[in-house]
Amino acid sequence: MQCTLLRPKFFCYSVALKSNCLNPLKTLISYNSTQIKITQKQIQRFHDSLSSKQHEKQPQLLGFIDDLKDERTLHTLHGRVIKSGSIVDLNVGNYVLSLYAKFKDLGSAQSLFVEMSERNVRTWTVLISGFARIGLFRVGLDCFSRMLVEGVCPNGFTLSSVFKCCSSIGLVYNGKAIHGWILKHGIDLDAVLKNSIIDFYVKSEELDYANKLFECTDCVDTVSCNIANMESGNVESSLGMFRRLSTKDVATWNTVISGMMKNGFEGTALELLYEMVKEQACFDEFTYAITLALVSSLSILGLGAQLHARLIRLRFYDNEYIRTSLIDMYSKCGVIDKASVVFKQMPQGLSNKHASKINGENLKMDTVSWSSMLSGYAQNGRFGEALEMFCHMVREGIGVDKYTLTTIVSVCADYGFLEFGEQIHGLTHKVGYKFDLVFCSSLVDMYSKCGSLGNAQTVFDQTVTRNTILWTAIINGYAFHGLGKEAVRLFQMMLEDDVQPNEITFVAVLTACSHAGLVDEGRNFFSVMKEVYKIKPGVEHFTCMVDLFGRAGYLDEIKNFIYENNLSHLSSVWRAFLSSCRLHKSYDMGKWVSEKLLELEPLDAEPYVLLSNMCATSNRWEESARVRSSMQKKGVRKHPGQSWIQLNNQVHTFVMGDRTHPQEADIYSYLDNLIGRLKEIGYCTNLEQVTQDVEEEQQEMFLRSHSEKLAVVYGIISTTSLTPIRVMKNLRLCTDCHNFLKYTSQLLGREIIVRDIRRFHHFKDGLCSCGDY
DNA sequence: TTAGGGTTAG
Repeated sequence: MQCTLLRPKFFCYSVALKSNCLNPLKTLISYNSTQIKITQKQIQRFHDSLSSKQHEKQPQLLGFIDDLKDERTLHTLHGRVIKSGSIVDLNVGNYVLSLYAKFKDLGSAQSLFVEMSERNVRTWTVLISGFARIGLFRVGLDCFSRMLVEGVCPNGFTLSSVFKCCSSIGLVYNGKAIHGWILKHGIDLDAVLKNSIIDFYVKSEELDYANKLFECTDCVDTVSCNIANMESGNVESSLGMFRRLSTKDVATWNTVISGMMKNGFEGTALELLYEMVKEQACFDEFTYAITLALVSSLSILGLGAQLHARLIRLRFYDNEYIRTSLIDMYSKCGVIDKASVVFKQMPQGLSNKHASKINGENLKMDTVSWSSMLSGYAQNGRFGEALEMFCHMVREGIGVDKYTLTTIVSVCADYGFLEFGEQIHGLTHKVGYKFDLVFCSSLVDMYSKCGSLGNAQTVFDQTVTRNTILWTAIINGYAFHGLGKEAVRLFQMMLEDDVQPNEITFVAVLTACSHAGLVDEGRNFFSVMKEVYKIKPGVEHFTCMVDLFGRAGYLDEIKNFIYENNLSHLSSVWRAFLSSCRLHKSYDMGKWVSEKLLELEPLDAEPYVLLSNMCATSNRWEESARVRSSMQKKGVRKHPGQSWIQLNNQVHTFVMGDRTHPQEADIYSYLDNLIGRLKEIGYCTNLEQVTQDVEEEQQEMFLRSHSEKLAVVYGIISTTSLTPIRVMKNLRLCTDCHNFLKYTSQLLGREIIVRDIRRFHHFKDGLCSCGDY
């Protein structure tokens, strides 16, 4: 093994090789790359090697765990080592403590802190900065006070964290006092500490102090750190500092551009990039990676493709970050096939350094690039490929991590794959991953979109810290299930919990109100959103409001609402209006609305279909036919209705009149028999749904073979009577099918759950959760 | 100091 070929991080590796520790390390490394459960025996071997080796090598060995990014191994080792009394050494204790802090596991860090017999300034500092990192600023400051009480003198690292705590919770006075204390004791201000103090003054809006400190420095570090930590409010001052620098190296440019982008100032970031080109500053691989990220967030495919061509000519094309950024850029610009080409060109296995170096062959592939490609497929609606990639990653031992899991769970949510989603949830438990907030949000969303609101609530309850997204996911779940009052109650609980709602939360709340007929509440939330939270209503909010008024039958109010708010250019608003006209059988208004809609979207099938259905409902067959033929002449095609059901890890899809299923004969004969029995208990066909002017008998034929009926019947004949039947549909459920399902649930005593494009319908004992609203 | 993949609506 030649050390010169290894990157700096692998220095530890060479040390370990020299100290004859290859076996336990190899075990850990292969554990990390294959995600295989580590055995007690292996831990024992690692532990033995820890205690038998020379004392001074311990921190370096533990450094491996740092490199492995593996919390569970760390816990196991910590437990074992503590038990055997090996960690008595202050340095090793501090090291493990810093790893816990890095993994944001402050609970474990605190218990270790208590266990330690000896503590120094570093011990305290690690704990304080750990609390600051997870946002527990007050706790961090309490620690700082205790440290002073115990007579431990802070150093630059400690004070940096303390300033961060002060600025984050607005303790201007305390921060100033600490600055005074530093000056009084003549403590040397290094670049990092100076930056922290400047940052503190900037965030505390004490710009004079900040500038005064800044004037006596020309340290690039200070400015860059400050820019990297900037928040939206500080963009101006950060930019100002950047401009006043006499020399700007490429790292500084990169930091400021990436900082701008991360804070949502993409335009400024792009301008700075062009400025960089004008000043003939040389791009490095970081600059290219940042530029690609910018291109994807702005969706500038042309620029992305130019960069791609340029990167091929440069040595940077071998860089794994660059390749992954390219995959992401193409995926986000919607050119998934190009992304796939870049992915396939990747030297598979090379990017997983551990495996390739240890085994001397390229067996393992890279989790990040695979996850990136997987997410590309998911974003572009190619769920088949996404699922296939995920299974491949698990089967072939390419590690999956929280990113992969979150992505695949969101795929399950979108397509209603409950079984698969449950399996992933189980797998995650089994492997012992620590659930993070993002993953939990996607689980909540998955369960609620797959009809399992109870499980969504359980995951939500088990999550201790909750942010806006998690709350929004659960509120949206209740809204989707038609439980408007509960959704509103949750929203109020969220506010009591001091979590700020965002624009998406309000979409969820307004949807809840509209589905539950809570018109006054909806109107109130709409104005609270504008006036209290200063959120400018977007298309979604306006559409929700129109839907809210429309379902409740306030059709004239909608007209005023559209003109008052200047919404006549928004087709989604007219579309919601049209649905309401149809719901309330308001033919004349509907005709007028569909004309408006057709002006905006001449190629959209929906206004034609709705209008023609409306004509049919009021027996205007000729006009209905005219609308249909004009639609055909213009080449507008109706989006075909589809329903699907997942059974035994397979998805069965049906369209109207489908005869392609292998069990079609069984399905149709059961359906005929079922309809006969349903008619005996009062079900009668609702012919209003049929749009063709045909004989009554034929009309029944059309209704009989609607895709949702076929999917539900297939579910009935394929499962036991205790299993709820879960069917998904890509359009809205029609009135006749709705009726059919109510009677079926009553006759067979079965629970049927249908997810249509708008919401869930739970059929039980002859009733539906939507209350026929 | 600086670079890659994930969550809530539609």
